[in-house]
Amino acid sequence: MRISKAQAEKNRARVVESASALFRKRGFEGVAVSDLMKAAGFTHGGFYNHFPAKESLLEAALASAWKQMAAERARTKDLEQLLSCYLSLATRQAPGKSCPAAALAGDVSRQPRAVKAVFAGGLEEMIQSVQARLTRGSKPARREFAVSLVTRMVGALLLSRAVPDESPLAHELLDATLCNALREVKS
Amino acid sequence: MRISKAQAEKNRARVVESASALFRKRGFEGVAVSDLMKAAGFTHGGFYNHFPAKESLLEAALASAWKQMAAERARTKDLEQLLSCYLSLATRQAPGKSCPAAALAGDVSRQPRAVKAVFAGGLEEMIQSVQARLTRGSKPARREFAVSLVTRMVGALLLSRAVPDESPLAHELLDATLCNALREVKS
DNA sequence: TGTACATCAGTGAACGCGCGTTCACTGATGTAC
DNA sequence: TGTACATCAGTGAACGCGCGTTCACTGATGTAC
Repeated sequence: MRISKAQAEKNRARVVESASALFRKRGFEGVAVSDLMKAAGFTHGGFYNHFPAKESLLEAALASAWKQMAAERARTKDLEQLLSCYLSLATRQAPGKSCPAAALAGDVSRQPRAVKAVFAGGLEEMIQSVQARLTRGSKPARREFAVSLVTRMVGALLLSRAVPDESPLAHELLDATLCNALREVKS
Repeated sequence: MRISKAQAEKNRARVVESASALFRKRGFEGVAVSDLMKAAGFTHGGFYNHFPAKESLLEAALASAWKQMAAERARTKDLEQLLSCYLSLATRQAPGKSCPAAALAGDVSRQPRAVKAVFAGGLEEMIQSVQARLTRGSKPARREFAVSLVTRMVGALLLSRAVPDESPLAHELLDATLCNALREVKS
């Protein structure tokens, strides 16, 4: 049963969106093509009408995840609030809804250049949006500080997730990074 | 052909050591059991004489990688040197020989508790060894700062690897994080 | 110390399974006249 | 506007492949006497 072009485009978008959550939650190799299609409400056979390969969906899903994050960031003007939200236990426990950098950087580092390029685009935007919230210092100093804030945020979230849930480190990595960052932001 | 107990133990250690490099380079799911055994000079069938499952080798390999890193750190007393070595292009290009946190945190976050516990042990040691190199501030302040330094280091290395080789971000993530960290260490 | 036998590290074929991808098919949509 | 036909999104069976794991086998090592 053929579907209208507009509907097909909506269906594709639904696959991309649910994939963006699944990939972040379970990793690139942790989700099968049939899982990805099932999550969007389809059977696996139609996958290749939309994407030439699984890797292409990763590119689209990454871009979608970054776009979603950018939209959320736009709603948070305050840098302190942005930091404490990013470095929270709630974020730690919801990888499917949070930063693609923390969830997928390891996978992406072993993917082809095309995937890395999409990743870099989203990361650059994240850096710029942090930089835009800095008030003190010269422009290059703000840029450097923004990069350093982003590397901390991603590192802390990622490491917190790689440590057992009940480990004191799981909290400390987030808390200590947040306190240190806030202090540096204010000084 | 049976082998002496001492030789068998050496063989096991060889598997663990080569696995610790392969896992860091290609990820947990990126290396097959037969690859792991071949890299150590064996055929795959004997694997289960040493390990009950592939995941068990990951635990042993992680522990081995952390031990190797700790030994290298012990040779670098100077914190500034440690930071600039960690946050270098050379390290970025040699994941198989460098920090297991940057190489495997994403994979570990999707592994069972036992693997995460080994990861946490090595990470805790890394934090303490950074803390031991800090001279200023109260003990809790030094701990907090050490944690914040480690999250930056791991985040910067990881993100640098997830971005295309020729991307300016690949350098900037390392450089900006290093400069910012050095400035904070000295102040 | 020598002998007979159980043990077990390593081999390589084989297993079942799930994966990414392909394909013939369906039938509503899009299009040419 | 109506009709005839090509298109193609979605279905589900099927494909080949590589994976983690198992197994029967080999023969030197370890051990009991």
